[in-house]
Amino acid sequence: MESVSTEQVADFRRFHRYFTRRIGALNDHYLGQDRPLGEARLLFEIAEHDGPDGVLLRELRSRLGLDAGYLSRMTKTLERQGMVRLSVHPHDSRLRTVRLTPAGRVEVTEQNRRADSLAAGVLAGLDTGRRARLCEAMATVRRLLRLAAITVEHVDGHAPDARACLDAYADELDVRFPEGFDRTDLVGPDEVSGEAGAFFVAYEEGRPVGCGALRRQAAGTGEIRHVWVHPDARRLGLARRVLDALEVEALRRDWTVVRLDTHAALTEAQAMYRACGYTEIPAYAEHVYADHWFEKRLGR
Amino acid sequence: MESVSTEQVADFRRFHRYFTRRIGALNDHYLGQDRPLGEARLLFEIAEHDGPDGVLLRELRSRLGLDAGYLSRMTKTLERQGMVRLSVHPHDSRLRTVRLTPAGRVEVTEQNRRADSLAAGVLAGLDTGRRARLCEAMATVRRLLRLAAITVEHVDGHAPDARACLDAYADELDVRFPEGFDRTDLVGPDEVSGEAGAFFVAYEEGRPVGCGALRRQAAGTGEIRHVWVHPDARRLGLARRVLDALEVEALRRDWTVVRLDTHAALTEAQAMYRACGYTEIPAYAEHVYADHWFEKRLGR
DNA sequence: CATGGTCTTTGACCTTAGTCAAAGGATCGC
DNA sequence: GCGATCCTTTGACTAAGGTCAAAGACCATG
Repeated sequence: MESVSTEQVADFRRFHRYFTRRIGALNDHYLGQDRPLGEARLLFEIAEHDGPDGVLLRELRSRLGLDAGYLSRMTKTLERQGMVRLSVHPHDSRLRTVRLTPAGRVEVTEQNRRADSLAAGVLAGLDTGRRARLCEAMATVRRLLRLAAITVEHVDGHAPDARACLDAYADELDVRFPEGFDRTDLVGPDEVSGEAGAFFVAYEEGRPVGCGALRRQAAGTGEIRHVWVHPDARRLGLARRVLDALEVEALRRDWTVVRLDTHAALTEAQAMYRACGYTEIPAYAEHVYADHWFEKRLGR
Repeated sequence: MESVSTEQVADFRRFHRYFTRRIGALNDHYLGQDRPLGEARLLFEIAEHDGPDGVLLRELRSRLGLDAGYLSRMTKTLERQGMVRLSVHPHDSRLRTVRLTPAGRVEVTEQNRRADSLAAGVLAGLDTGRRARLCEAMATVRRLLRLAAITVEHVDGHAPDARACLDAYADELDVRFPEGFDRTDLVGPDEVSGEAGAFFVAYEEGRPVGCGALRRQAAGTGEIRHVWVHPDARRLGLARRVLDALEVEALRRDWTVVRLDTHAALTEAQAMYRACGYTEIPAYAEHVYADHWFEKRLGR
C-alpha cells in the first residue's frame, strides 16, 4: 500500500467539508420539512426496496442501522399517517413486512420531486459546458470512491459467496454465448481450494460483486478462470483488481506462468487481458467455450 | 437559464446519495464519538477561526446558524470541560470572545488526526494514479459547486458591500503595482449608480467575493472598471461571470460598446479580456494606471 | 411438547438539538 | 442623558433520536 500524501488527505477533507456543509445540509433540510428526518429516510428506504411482498422490517433495521424498538415505533407512526401498511409475513409470522400505500407512494414521489428540484437548482447555476463537466467529475469521484471501498478477499472454494458468484457468472454466460453455457464447465469447489487452487471474491459493503478462480494447470503454471464482475460494479476497474489478486496468489505459490482462455463473445475481456500484459498463445488445452488463449509470465 | 436534463439531475442525486451515505455518515460518527456532534462542530469552528483575539460568539452564531441561547449553553459546556475560555471583548463589552485553551488545542488536534486517518483510509484503497485522479475530480466538483452557488447582483454604488470590495481591490493593487495605487482613482459611488452607471457584487454564501463597475463613458459607450475577484474565489471562472453581468447591463442601457483599460502588471486580466472577445485599441483616455486599452462591440 | 432462539412490541428512560421569550448589561445616536 | 438597539444569558419547554430490557408471539429442533 503506497503512502498517502498529506496534500491529498487535505484535498479529500476540503471536499468532504464543503460538500456536506453545502449540499448535505440543504438536503436534510428539505427532506425533513414535513416529517422528522428519521421518518423521511425510513419512508424513502421502504420505497426503494418495495418488492412484491413489501420489505422486511428486519432488513430495514440492518440497512438503516436502527434499534428494533425505535424502528417499530417509526413504522407505526407511518402506518397511522396512512403512508404504509404493516403485515405479517406469510411464511414466518414472527416477521413483519411493510409496504407503501398509494398515499405513501404519492408522498415519496413528492419527496423525489423536491430532491430533483434541489439538484436542478444547483445545476442551473452553471452553463451547459460546466454542468457537463460537473456531472462527469461527480461520476469519476463516485466510481473511484466505490472502487476504493471494494475489497478482494481470498475465500474457500466451498464458500456460499463463491458459489453464488459462479452461479451469477454462469447465468450471464448462458445469455451471452450463442450456444448457451453448461454449468458443469464451472470449476468444482475442490479445484480452487487448498493446494489445488484459490478463489477470490470482491466485496462491496458486504455484498459479493465479483470473483476469480486460480487453479494448478501444470508444474509451476496456474490457470485463471471465471473472472467475473457484477453488472452493477462494472467500469470501475474491478476486474483488474481481481486479476492482480490472482496473480499475487499464483506468485506466492511459485507458479510463475499463468494462462487463461476466453470466448469470442467476451471482447472486452480480451482487451483487458492484453492491457494487463497477457499475450495470445496457441491453445494449451481443449475447451468447449475457448476461442483465444493467453499467457503471462509473472515476477520481475 | 438553460434547462437541466433529467439525466444530469439523476447523476447529481446518485452522487449525493452515495457520498453522504458512505462518507458523511462515517465522518459524523467519528466526530461525535467523544462529545455531542453539535459541540464537536462548535469546537472545530472555534479552532478554525481562532485569531489573536479569539472568535466572536456572534460570528460563530451566524457561521453555524445556531440559536443564541443554544450557542451560549454549548460554549459554557466547553468552558466547563476546559476546552475554551470565554472573555469579554476589550472594545465592546456586549460581545464575548472565545478562544481555545491548550487542552482544547490538543483535543482539536486529536479530532483532526482522526479525520485525517479516515480520509487516508479511503484513499489507501486506490493506487497512485487513481488516487490522483480522485483528488483532481474532487477539486473539479468543488470548484464547480462553488461557482454554481455564487450569484452576481446589481447593487447601489453606495452599498457597504460595494465599497468593501473596492477597498480590498485597492489594497491589492497597491501591492501589485510597482508604483503603488492611489485610492482616489476608484470610481465614486455616484459614478456607478442610477443613470451614470452600475455596480455588481458577487456573493458566495452571503459574503462579497468579487465586483465590477460599469459607467457611462460616452454616448452609447460604457466603461468597465474595477473587475476584481477575492483571492479565495479565484480560478473558478468568476471574473467572466462578473464581466457577463456588466455586459448585459450595458446592453440593457443600449450602450453597444464597452471599453476598459488595464495595467501591465495584471497579465492574467489581459488574457481573460482577449478570451472574452475584447480587442486591443489605442488609448481612449488618459489614465495613470493604464498600459493597455480594450474594446468590445456588444449585441448580436 | 418443552426448549432455546428469533423477531417484534411495549414501557421507561435519557441525551441531544433546538425554540422562544424575558431579562440584563452595554453601546450608539441624538 | 434617554431611548432604541445590540448581544448574551437564563429559564422553560418541546421534539427528535436513541437505548435498554422485559414481554409476547412464533418457529425449529430433539
